[in-house]
Amino acid sequence: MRPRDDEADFLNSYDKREFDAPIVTVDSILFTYHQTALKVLLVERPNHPEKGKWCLPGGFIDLQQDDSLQDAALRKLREKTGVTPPYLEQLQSFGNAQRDKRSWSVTVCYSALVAYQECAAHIETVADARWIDLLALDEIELAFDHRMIIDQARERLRQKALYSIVPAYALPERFTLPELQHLHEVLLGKELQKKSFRRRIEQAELLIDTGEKRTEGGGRPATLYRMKPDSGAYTFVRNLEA
Amino acid sequence: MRPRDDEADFLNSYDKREFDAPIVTVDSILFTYHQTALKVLLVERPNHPEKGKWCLPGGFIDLQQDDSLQDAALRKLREKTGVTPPYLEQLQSFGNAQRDKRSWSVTVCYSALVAYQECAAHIETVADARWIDLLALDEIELAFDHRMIIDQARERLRQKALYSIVPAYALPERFTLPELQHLHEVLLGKELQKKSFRRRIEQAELLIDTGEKRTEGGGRPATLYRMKPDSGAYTFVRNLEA
DNA sequence: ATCGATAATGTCTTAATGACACTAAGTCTG
DNA sequence: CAGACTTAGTGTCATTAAGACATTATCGAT
Repeated sequence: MRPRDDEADFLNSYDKREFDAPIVTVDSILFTYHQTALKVLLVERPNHPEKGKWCLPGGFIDLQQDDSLQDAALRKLREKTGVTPPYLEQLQSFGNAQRDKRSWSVTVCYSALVAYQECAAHIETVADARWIDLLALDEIELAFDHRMIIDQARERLRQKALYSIVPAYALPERFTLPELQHLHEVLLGKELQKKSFRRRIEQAELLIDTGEKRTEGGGRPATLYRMKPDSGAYTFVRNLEA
Repeated sequence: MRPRDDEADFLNSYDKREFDAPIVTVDSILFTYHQTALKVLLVERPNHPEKGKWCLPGGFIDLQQDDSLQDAALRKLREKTGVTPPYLEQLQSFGNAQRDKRSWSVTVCYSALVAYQECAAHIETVADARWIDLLALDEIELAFDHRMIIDQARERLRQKALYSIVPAYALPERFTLPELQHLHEVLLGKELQKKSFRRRIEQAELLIDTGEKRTEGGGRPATLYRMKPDSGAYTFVRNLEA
């Protein structure tokens, strides 16, 4: 006979449904950059609660399909965009008794970036998903506390624009430096010195010159670059001015 | 008659127990600094699973008592330390199918700092809680994935030592600059320039000179400072060298 | 060929850290 | 009580990276 105090016995008799537990969801804030504007992917809620309002792409974890929180986030993003975004990091979890009328609830949030072109076609086929310009967000009715969550994700991305080139993942694989600089300027809400911006990226050797050029409509053609593999992880020792 | 498609009806008939949901816990990584060493608070598990191993202070959310995730973290920390730590921020959530034998599980982790003296007395009264020197962590059997979580929390704290004085919350209310510098040195694993360290803190005006001095045993007495209210939120524009 | 427009560079200034010598203020000891 | 020792704190110059802004380069349009 095994002793009563055995882990296998314990696990056999364990039923998590005995405990009062919160609802858990995984949501993603997927940003992109298109035509000089920052956009976030939103989905119209088909069901109660908050039916008809817009919310972040996400939902319940599928305990069979999803092996991890990140898997759950990626699965939901793939459903809506058709692709796996090149940048995904956990933002934060939000949980309290009030945010969802159903129950005490927790949402684990991921912040992600993708190129607009990469998923524009697929998104058009998904009836309830849309890119929303961040400047037009005030006019949209958002479900739960998702407006606050988007604000926090945006603020984090703003910080990253100060000390990294993570925002570049919101651009197509090949992009120009003026494009990247403008994206940073939109994120930071201020103009940057062209020279400073280029210098730091050159010194850090984060980009590869593809040799190709692109003319944006009058003017000297700009060099097209692509990111080296782990350029997103690089942090400059000195921030751009806040 | 109200229409069938009504939110109140929906909420009345909603039973979250119909859905297969993960276990959710909240855990905290509480660091302190004492006698030139970094320590983390660990608790010996009294129950299955992983009985007898050491783990982070935390546990299930009490849906009645805890109004938010942070409340849950603070409640558990107060139970073990008797105090509310002066610094608490969410680290990250970890969730997957394997980390807990019982079920798919999620832990929302908070990283916290407290002065050793502030809670040493209370911790001695709690039989199963102990400060563990981070250098002795290899010799301890840790439950679940808590070793990895502690590593991540430590790495985040290391980063903060590069661009903020957040680590100061692991010191008593009044502390000397050499103390703070040594704490940063332990976190960064390298010696720092005394002059550089003092200069940046002076320029940012983060500390208040209490006028008092303390003699550490031979040598000139050091000035005691205390932090200004939001000094933890300040970020230097330039990092210390990595 | 010239103009307008946008990309890219040159160069000086400014700001903050690194390095390290030096001074200050205590304790300890013969 | 003088001098050695120890730790706190300062002076100063070199170095590094960003800010400011003028200048040059390369395209299309006329």
